[in-house]
Amino acid sequence: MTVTSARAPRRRDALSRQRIVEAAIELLDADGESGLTVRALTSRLSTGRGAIYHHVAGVDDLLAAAADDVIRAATERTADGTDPTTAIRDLSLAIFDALDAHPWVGTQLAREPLQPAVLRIWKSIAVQLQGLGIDGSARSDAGAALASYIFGSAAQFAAGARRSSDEAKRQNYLDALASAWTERDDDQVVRDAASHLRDHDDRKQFMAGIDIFLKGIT
Amino acid sequence: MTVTSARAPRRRDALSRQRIVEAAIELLDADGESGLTVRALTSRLSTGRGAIYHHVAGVDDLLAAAADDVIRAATERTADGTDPTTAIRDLSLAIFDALDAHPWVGTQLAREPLQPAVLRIWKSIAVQLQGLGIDGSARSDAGAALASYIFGSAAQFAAGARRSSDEAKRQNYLDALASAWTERDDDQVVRDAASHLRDHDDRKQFMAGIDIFLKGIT
DNA sequence: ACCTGAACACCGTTCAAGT
DNA sequence: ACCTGAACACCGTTCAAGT
Repeated sequence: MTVTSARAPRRRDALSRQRIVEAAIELLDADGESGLTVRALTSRLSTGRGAIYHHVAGVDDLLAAAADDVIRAATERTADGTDPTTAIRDLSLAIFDALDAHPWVGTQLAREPLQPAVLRIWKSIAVQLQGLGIDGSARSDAGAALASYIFGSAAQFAAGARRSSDEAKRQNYLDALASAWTERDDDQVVRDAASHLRDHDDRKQFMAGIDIFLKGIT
Repeated sequence: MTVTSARAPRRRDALSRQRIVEAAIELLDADGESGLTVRALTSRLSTGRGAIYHHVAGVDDLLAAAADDVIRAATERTADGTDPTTAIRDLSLAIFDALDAHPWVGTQLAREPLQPAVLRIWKSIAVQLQGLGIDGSARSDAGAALASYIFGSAAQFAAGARRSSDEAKRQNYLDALASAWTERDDDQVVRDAASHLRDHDDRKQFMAGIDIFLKGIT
């Protein structure tokens, strides 16, 4: 009685770093940060657990690469030839929209300053600041400030965007948040903030911050 | 032959939420985010695994409570009676120093906008903006912008601060980061940014951003 | 060289049993 | 009511064995 091997047949199409990164983005978009597990990934790619370690260093590396993919697409969409102020606003909006579509990127950007996606954003900003004639340490201060503002906003909006699959859910979330705030601290200043929280527009508020910043550097 | 129970004797001094939060802060300060595990915590508190769940909802709740403890201490140190602009600068510095001493807080702040520590910072800022005569949606835009800037900076500096236990280590880290950047992208604008990165001062750069912001809202 | 999948060394959380 | 610690259902990563 011959016994066939229990081992699964070998996959035919080769794995690659890019294929793995794309699968990771699909998992992250579908289920958030917790959706990216080596087990889910290898099952989706029909491969063994250890296989991905031939192409990526580990889960941290994979998350950074996935975020960089998203940010690359966003920064490349910015038009050349416009004036630097408009370019900074366009760039900011492109990043905002990318984060809105992929909320997990917001959390990831705040995690590690060394990562490629962060360098990409820094560089895009620095180029425009150069266009505004800002140089030396003034440029690096302004660039760092704008980048930090974007990263901070990204992280804050990410939590909201995760729940904004539909408008009702988003409103529920904001109402609950506003109520939790006033419940915890019923100061007038908190009530004001909570009431603005209930009906604010993330995108508009984000751009208001960009404009405060632009006014501050000119 | 009588057999004594293998069970450990019951602890005498009662657990409390505050005792657990304090132990968590000690673990986080000593070993960073990865140092806070239920096992490490219950071993330090000489108690059983499940005991902490009588006082905290879980690890996420505990992290948020620990961050709030640190931020409370920082915001309470801000003096009354000074003019709002000085108060915002003092508040920012107090938060910066708290994050520098407890780098894990920077990462935690970026994780969840609903948490107490975030509300605390929002409120401290809003009070001062009110003092500057900024009201309505202008206040909530300015407050959100400043808070986002602080959260973004916090996360960026956290990664550096974790390595800055001594000056040589910090310089090594910055040099490696600057080299990695220019290696990846040898554009002039990146070389400039990398050279400023090598010898920048986190605290000064953070305050430069606060000042850009203050200029932008007045 | 690349892939497979079992094994390893961890996690957070739950819960029956004790005091 | 509070605590204990085993059990459960997961993780990421490594590595001998296969192709």
